Formats: sequence, C-alpha cells, structure tokens
Amino acid sequence: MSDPRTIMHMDLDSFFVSVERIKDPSLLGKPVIVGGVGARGVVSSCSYEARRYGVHSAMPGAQAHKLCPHGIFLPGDYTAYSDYSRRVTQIIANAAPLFEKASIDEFYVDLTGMDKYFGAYRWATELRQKITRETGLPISFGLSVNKMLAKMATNDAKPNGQLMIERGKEQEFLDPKPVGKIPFVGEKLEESLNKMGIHTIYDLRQMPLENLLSIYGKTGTALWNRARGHSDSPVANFREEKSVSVERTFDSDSADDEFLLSVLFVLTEKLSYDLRKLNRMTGCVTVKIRYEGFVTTSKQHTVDYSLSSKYLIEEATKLFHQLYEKGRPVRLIGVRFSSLIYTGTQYSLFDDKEEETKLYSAIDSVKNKYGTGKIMLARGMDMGNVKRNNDISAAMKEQVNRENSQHNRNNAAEEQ
DNA sequence: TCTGGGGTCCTAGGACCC
DNA sequence: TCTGGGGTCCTAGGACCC
Repeated sequence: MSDPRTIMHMDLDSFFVSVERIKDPSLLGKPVIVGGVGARGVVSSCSYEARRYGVHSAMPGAQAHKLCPHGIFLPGDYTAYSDYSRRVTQIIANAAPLFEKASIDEFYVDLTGMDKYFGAYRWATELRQKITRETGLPISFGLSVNKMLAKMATNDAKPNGQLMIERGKEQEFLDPKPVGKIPFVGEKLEESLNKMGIHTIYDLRQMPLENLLSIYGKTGTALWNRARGHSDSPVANFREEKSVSVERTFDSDSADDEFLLSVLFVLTEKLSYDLRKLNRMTGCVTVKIRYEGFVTTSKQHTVDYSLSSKYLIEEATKLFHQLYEKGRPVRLIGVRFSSLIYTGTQYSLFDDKEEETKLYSAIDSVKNKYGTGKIMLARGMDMGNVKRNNDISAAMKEQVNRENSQHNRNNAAEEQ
C-alpha cells in the first residue's frame, strides 16, 4: 500500500436555501423549499426545518406540499447560485494547491504532505471559517485518507459541522453504517443487498469477493473495496466534458407533431450554441422521448463531427421521426451531443462556409448580449400554454424556411 | 406522491473486421 | 459444411450523483 493521503471534502449546507437566506434573511429558521413549483416540479433543495416534515430533494412538489403545507416554496435563482459557487471556488483556489470542484456545492482538497494529520485539520478548520466569514454560507467538511471516507465524514458532520476520521479508525467508522451510506450505493443496489441479508457495511465485509463479483461484476469489486474503506481516485483539478444535453418536461403531455418538432428545434439550436461556446464539435446526436406514464426511449446516431445548428437540427429531426410513435402523448423531449472533440485550430476548416459561420456569429452575438433564453428559448420554455404553441410553430417554420432557402442558395452556388 | 435537469459510468447485444 | 475468437465500435437502456 502506498503512503496514506490526506483528503478534505467540503459541502455547502442546503446550498440553494442558504443563498436564498442571504438574499432574504426573514427566511432564517423557516421551512424553505427550492423547487417543487409548477405542475411537475421536484424539490432541488430544502432547509432542515422542511426536512423535519419528511421533505427531501428530488421529491415531487405535490408530495412536498402535502407533507409541509406551510412551507415556503421558491422557484430558484440559478444565476445567484452560480455566483456564490464561483466565490467559494475562488476562496478555495486561493488557499489550496490541489482541489477539485465536484459539483456546484462540493469540493475536494488534497492535503497530503501537510505536516501530519493535525496540521491538516487546523488548516481545514480555518478554510471553513474563512468561507463562511467571506460569503455568509454555512459549510461542512470531512477529513480522512481518501475521497470516499472524507465525503462520508462530511455527511456525518452536516449541517454546519466538521469531522476528522482518526487514522486507523476508518473501519470502526464504516462498519455500523447501512450499506446505503456508501457513495454510489443507491436505492436499487441497497435493496438488492438487503434482500441477501446485507444491511450494514460490516455485513458487506463478510461477503467473499468471488460472490460479489459473480453477482455484480465490476460493481461487486467496487463494493468489496468500499466496505474496506479503499478508494484511490485522485483529486482531479480538471475534467473534460464528455457530453452536453438539454431536455424539457411539459406541464401537460402533448401529441401535437408540430409543437413537438418546434421544441426539438429550439432545444437543438440551444445545444448547438452551447457546443460552439465550448469550442467543441459533436460526433453523436441522441434524441430522447419520454411518453405518458414515464416510458422513456431514445435514439442515437453517429454523425460527421459538426457544430452547425442547421446540420445538427437536421440530424435530430431525422432521429425524432424514426423514434416518435405518432399520436402518442409526450411528456419530455431531450437532445444530447456526445463524442465531443475540441475544435481548437481546426475551426478554420469551416472558413469555407463563410455564410454559415457569419450567420452563427450573428445569432451568437445577439445571444451573448441578451442571453440565450431571451432569443430562442423564452417562448419555447414555458409551454404549458397551448395557445402559444401556434406562435412558436409559426416562428419556427419561418426560421426553417429562412435557413432552407439559405441552404439552397449555398448548394446552388456550390454546383456552379 | 407520481416522478426536473445536467451529468457520468456500466452493461449487453449486434455489427464488423481480421 | 454449417461455424472460431478477439477486438472494437455502435446502440439502447438503466443506475447513480448533485
């Protein structure tokens, strides 16, 4: 075994709620729920006061309302959340040589080499205090020998606390916990383990590796390792994005072909724009349809690497026609681009399509100025309202026609 | 109670190639 | 005559995380 590392994990406590409370201190001490607004909303974040009523994140809004009728439901202010997240990230970046931003509200810091364990603990305590002092946000941390244990320590420390697992006490820390406390053991896996009589991590540790391997494959090996506190994934300060996606659930199901196609158009346009902003091209397009009753299907296709809205919309439309069962009510439509490659200097390959490039940069510069939502998505997003659908369809048709005639002109020019 | 949106990773079957 | 085996890519679906 290699020398033990010292890893810190940090988690902003009910982050969205904390930001809302900075914006409006009268929310302090009250059951605040972010999300769960609208016909099909779910809870994104909730205060500990709300959790006492059984509310938790990912819960359908209707259920949260039932459990906590006097709760304060907020739609969420994602711009503010990003801003605060960035501020916290900056504080950590200034203090730590090697850290990883694991999500909008979670961070890992590698403190290996910091004079023994207690020096690291003091350093971590000070960083935590500094974050709360400078942003007003409560944050918890865990400290241990790897990412998994540090994260589990944070979970025990929350809310607004800190916990170091002493060296050598790792197994003692793990053994009594339910297997579901292991990160990556979700509802399904926990249920499956419980059925075999495995409830605690101690129970899991009694299972021979061969058994776990034959039942769960790779997952089995991971379970065997996690039960022993083994986890060697490094603190990674950079991660390349592998896919981008966008999807929308409608307030009510729709089987209106024209409407569905216009949504697909808007989503694909938006995603292509994101792709160009990232300086990436995609080599694979996936269209997802979720029908009435949560029945979900998808169709993907490998395509020539592209960042062209027009081309990607054509591909998405083809996939949609192959996938969609006409007349069946649809709950959600989604688009994903994967097999991303960095455009880098290759962007010049597109110089010969000057017209197209100009069109995009014109659209993009307007978007940069006013925000994506306002240009293409504002009308497309709140689509519960059927009356609006006709407007959208008309606008989309107009746009498609414009692009088609442009396309035809280009083709004609090429043929000459 | 009736299930968001943005991601990652894994599995398993089939195509295809040598 | 009636069917090998390894490697890789593509596709569909699902579990899981925040």
